[in-house]
Amino acid sequence: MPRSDEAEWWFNAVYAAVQEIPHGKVTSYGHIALLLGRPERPRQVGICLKRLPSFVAGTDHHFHDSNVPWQRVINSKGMISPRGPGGATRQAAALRREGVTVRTGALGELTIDLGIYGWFPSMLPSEEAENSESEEEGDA
DNA sequence: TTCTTGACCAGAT
DNA sequence: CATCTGGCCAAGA
Repeated sequence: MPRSDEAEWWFNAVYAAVQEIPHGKVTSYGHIALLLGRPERPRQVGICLKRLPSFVAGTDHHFHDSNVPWQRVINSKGMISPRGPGGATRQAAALRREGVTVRTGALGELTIDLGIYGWFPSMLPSEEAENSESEEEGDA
């Protein structure tokens, strides 16, 4: 549970932003933080996804793992961040299921080519307030 | 209550 | 190249 209204806003904003990531594309924790106007908090984006509730029929959770594509968020180096046993593997499986090529390194590292699958709209908070129609592709 | 631990990141060493 | 550092703040011990 968030400890304040500000924190609650943050959780909801993160989930809503993640829902904007197109199918078959990935982005980074840092980029989500940037889009929300808080570039200093990529870590809190990870915290939010970690706390994302599982879908359970009958609950009133607005956001859960069935309507928030948590698997499309990876770290800035293009790697799926390692965590509890099987966690990263589950994320890789979910991504491959939607057509994303995930390379497995010799040490089990799971990497994704951001040049191909990266989703980095140049939408910034200030512009977002002015124009709601700034769509650009920061290709490589 | 305080202290430690993270699904992170960019810049400095 | 590899490591370390400071910043962030929710949870768990």
